Amino acid sequence: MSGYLGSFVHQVDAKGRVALPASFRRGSESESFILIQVHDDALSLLPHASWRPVEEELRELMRKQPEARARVLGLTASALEVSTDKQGRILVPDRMRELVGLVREALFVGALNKIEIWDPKRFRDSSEASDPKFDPFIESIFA
Amino acid sequence: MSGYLGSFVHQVDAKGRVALPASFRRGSESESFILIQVHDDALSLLPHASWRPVEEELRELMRKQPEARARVLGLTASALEVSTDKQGRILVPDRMRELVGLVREALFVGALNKIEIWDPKRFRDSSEASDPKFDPFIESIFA
DNA sequence: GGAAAAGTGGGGAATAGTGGGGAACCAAAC
DNA sequence: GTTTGGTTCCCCACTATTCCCCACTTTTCC
Repeated sequence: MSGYLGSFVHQVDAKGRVALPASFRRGSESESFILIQVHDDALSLLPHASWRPVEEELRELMRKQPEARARVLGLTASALEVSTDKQGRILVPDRMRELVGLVREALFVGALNKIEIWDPKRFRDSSEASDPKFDPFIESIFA
Repeated sequence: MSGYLGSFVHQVDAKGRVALPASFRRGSESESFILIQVHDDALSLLPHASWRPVEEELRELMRKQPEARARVLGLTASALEVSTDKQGRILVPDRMRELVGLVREALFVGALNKIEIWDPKRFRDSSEASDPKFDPFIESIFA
């Protein structure tokens, strides 16, 4: 299949579980993903196929720029591998939910090679605040 | 085959399904397309052959210009991979239909490498409002 | 004129999303 | 060593939606 596309709002239940959109389950080789916070506003969910090259590049970065080590450690420290249960849900730890403001609802956004998990309101705000200066370029991509 | 050409009006049924014009089915390698809103007035429907390079350029854009991320996310969030059912229909989600004003009828317009889906009235209005200043240039293309 | 294909409509089965019970596991307290 | 409390996980159950299939009509093509 092509990359992840679409957006879906799902409930976060009392136990911190969230159902992964069915269309995002299909096509990933296994039932597990890497959950990591790359940006301030959202969590990122990477299938192994997308994570593997990232892991390589992080090691490369540490080799070439040892002073980046603390920053990379900060990333990996908060990342974790999550698997879907029989109902197709993943468990998002409380601490991570707090970091990006997830409460009752989680918005899954397809972002080509990865999935982002947003608080719905934050996503709306972020979209509205997005810079339109790229619009002409984006339209030209489709022409 | 050559690019998509022609225009066809089809009904949107109670479930939000629309039959893809038969002539647009032929020639696309698979039975699935990317449905995405690039312009305000219409939906775009891209066969995989047209989508693949677009996806590549979008990722390239995010890599080189991180501040375009919100804008690209807005695009992918509203995009969707759709497959034709056994009758050759695709399902257009309510939300997307509302965005471009599709009610009972959908106008499929061939646009070379992609297909556009319009509300018939909006398309008429947009055509009438088109700027004639490009006429000489277009005529020269055919000369 | 007949056969095939295209467009339209709807019923029923399968799946997705959601909630909750209870076993298994671990840790500290008695 | 046993008990108690808290997590974690696995499984079952309910509901709504989606998807798949069948059927009918109209048009096209030979």
